[in-house]
Amino acid sequence: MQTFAQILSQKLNEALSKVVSSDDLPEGFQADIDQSQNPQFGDYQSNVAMVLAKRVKRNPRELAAEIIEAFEAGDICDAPEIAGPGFINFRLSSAALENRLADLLADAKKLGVGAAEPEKTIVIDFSAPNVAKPMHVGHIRSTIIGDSLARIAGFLGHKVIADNHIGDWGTQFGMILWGWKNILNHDAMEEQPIEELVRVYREVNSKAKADLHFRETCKGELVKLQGGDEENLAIWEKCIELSRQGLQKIYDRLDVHFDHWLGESFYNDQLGPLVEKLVEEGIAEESDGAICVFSDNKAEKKDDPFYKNENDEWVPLPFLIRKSDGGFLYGTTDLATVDYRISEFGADSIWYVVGAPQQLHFNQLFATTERRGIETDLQFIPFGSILGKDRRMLRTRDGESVQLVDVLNESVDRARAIIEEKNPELSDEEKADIAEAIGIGAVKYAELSQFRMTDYVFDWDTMLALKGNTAPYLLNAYVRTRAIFRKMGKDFEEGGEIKLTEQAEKNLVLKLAQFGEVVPSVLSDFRPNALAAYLYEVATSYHKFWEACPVLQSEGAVRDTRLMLCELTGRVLKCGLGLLGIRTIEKM
RNA sequence: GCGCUCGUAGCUCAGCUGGAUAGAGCAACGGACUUCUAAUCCGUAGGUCCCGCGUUCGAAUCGCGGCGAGCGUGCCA
Repeated sequence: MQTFAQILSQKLNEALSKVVSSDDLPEGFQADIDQSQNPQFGDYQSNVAMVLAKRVKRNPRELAAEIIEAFEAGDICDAPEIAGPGFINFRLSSAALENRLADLLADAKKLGVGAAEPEKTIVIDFSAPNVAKPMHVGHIRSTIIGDSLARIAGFLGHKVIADNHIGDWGTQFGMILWGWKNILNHDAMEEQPIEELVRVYREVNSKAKADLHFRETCKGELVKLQGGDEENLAIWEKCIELSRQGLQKIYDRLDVHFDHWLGESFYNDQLGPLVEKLVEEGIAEESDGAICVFSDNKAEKKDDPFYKNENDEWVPLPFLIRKSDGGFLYGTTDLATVDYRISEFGADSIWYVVGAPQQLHFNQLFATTERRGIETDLQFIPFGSILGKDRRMLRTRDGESVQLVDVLNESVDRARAIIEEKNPELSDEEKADIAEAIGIGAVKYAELSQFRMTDYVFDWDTMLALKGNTAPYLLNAYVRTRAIFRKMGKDFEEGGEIKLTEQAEKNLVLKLAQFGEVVPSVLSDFRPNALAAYLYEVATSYHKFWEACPVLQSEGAVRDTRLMLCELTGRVLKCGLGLLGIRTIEKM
């Protein structure tokens, strides 16, 4: 199904070709159609006349008049109007909206969202927590944004592979191994393994911060692990297993799913050969005992990730792939990971949903990959930081930061309190289920409704707000669509006559029809917040419709049509919220 | 020093590829509930889009130069 924007654009380009010869147009020129911001300017608008006026040496309004003259609207819209300096405004006809309502109801699965062309295999790397450390609020962004992008890409027909590249081989294991051997409480371990692991990590970490000599002791444990020491390997494996169980609980609660958990350790045996190969190929070289990738000097210095400027002088900034002590770095692992994802998964694209501070790392990684002759599309999808009260970054290493589980629990508790107040007659079971959906949904929506690059200070009330532009608002709109059918005593049935009479109805149909325009646009710049903003507008349009248009008291075609609007709104909200990873509920 | 990101209403933030009079939510004030669940709707008030210059018919958006904040800048990830 073509979107309104696509149909109008096609017709506009046909009209344009009759008015302006293709020789006068820039190569591959396409007239664009935009959704109008203000209803007084119609539903869609084009600025093509203003864009082209100068080039064809014409007055924009005159050019617009000729384009309109040649425009064959069919029954999709009324005659376009010229406004302002040369805008062409299109107002959809009631017939077009009525037909679209029927078409969208018939398209129950995709709701007017077309498949992406071409279909690609996309590996999405997100969440990637460190093993044996608690997931804190900082992990929420990668996890929730990545999951939403995975859902959206999948909905658009791409083959999506979600890979949790967990940190299961880092330096933290030196501390954990020492802690396991020296301060582990085995009884506590039996009862609450994750909590005990976290306690041990925190205690050793704070000891290591203060004591340089002790850090060396821990490093010794790490070296033994990396050397294949059996006792340490066994402990390491146990830690990973326990951590995975703990992480899985949170992912289940968040309804986040991975196809693979290929952590750093998975690539261990590939790192040595990879480094040697890079040296052979002349891409990497030895420097101060370490193996590094330096610039190939093909780019300008200021755009070259292998240079930095110090006191007005450009000095090499290498990408380290082997330390002078022989150890490997996360850059090495990332290079190996790219290889694996291409050879084993057939990745056309790899998306990395990782915090903005790692910009340089990915610039170097991508540049190195390109120099190896790999043409796969690599996308760094950065996000801003969650800051502490002091406006400083919440550090991964800071064992004191707020844990993700606590955020979820608090959110669910707050939702529960409001349910108790507003709907005490619900059963305990219903209350618990609704509170869970609202609480988790609120956390996700808070994250997804703002631009990913925005930094913000962690604040319980901001993140867990339940009024205004929040998950409960959208869920309430959905619940209201369901309440109608519950009251009526039966589900929606196909058929019936369509007749749009009120402006609120037309506004709602138009908004619903734009689902197919919004969803694909999210991936153009990886902005799930564009979908969130759209869904908020759908909910607002529906709430306005709800106020203005009684459904069950109306009759005939008007009633049929309104029931269709309720049904379609419900479907779009459920599907759209689903793409954000937010579950809908029938009552609240 | 240099690089990246950000700077929009009292507060929290939208505003992607340049479009018409810059929008939401919260907070404030004034209205609408024996309801198809008011977790809603309607209205009022609130702006030097950090500053300056430039490109353009048109700039919050693009370019250059400042100012301010955060992050990054060779052996952690």
